[in-house]
Amino acid sequence: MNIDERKTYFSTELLAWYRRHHRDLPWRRSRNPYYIWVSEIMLQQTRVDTVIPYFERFIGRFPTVEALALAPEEDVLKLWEGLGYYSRARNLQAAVKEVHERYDGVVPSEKTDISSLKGVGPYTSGAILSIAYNKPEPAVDGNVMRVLSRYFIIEEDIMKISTRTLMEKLAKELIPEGAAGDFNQALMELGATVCTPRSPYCLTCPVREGCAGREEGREETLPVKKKAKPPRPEKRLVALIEGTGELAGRILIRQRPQEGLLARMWELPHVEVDKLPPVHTGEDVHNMEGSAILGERIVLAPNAALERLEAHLAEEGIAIEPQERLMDAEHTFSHIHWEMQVYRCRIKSGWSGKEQLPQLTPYHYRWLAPDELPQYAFPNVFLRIMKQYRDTR
DNA sequence: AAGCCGGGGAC
DNA sequence: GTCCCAGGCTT
Repeated sequence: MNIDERKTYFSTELLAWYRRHHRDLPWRRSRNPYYIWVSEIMLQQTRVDTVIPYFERFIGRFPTVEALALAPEEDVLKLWEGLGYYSRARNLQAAVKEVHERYDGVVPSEKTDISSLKGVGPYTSGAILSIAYNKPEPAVDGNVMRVLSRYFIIEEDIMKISTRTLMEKLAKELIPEGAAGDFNQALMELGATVCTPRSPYCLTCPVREGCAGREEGREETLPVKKKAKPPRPEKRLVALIEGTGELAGRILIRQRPQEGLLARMWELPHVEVDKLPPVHTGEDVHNMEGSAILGERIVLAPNAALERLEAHLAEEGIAIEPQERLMDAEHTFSHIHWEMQVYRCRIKSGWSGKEQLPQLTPYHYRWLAPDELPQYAFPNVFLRIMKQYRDTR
């Protein structure tokens, strides 16, 4: 098979396969550009099965460009809770506001217009233009690069910008006349369901007769991809502070700064420490250097890390003292690994917690009542910690 | 070009 | 547990 035959075979067979086999997904039931847009932003970061319930809830609450443009940001963030990459939710709303104001609520169909929107890069602009408007633009994501690198044996590192540009040129050539939307979705669907990262299902592949990678037995070793750096470890102490008196049953939470990691999300107060305190459980408390048991109350060894947590909150105007360690938790981001120890903290006498809480330190503190949880967006790791605390106390 | 941004699934 | 999955933005 020469290269032109290989290309024609690929486009024809893949399109036919998709039209027979494609999955029934909520955002495929219409060509509503707003639905396509929302789904593409969600799908950038998460698998289809995870996205479906989020998409349904999101569209249910914000059915139109106008509804999302006019919504409070906290509501948008709350519906995004658990999906990750929260800046994308904010970028999406900012872009939707611009469409509402500058384009009268109509998602632009010109490449230059749509590409200028926040959070819309080369992939997303191509996806919206092809799927919603059937324009012959490539939509090259990781699936597409994997499929093309195997089928045509492209050995360039797919992490490089230049490789993506090359793939876009190729993908655009392959689009069959008048079928951009279906073909681009076919490419991604093949990558997601057949031409999988590991152990691809070549036996059921609609284009395996033309696949150069398969021919040479290289389907498992393509694409070439430089390994990512491992996440750097960070040790963190977390304070679980329960109110007393009027504040009984409430937990002290805070909102993160406007920018950076987990921007504007709510969390339990915590601080990074160089070294975590040693693990001490039950009987070995007696043997811990510098520790003693006075009656029922464990007096902890002087510990620089715990003092750091206390000092951090003292700087915020919050007078607490770490007590016993409740649990450990871990959370891995792309570039950071959090190793966390959660301490129940005692409110120091002289501070009731009813005083004005710090609002701009840059954290914004609040006493959270259990029934208020649905109003605040938390990263999953803190939801897990709070749930376990509620379940075991 | 490299780092910053979460969270889940397969095995 | 250990491996994998990445698009857009900022520097």
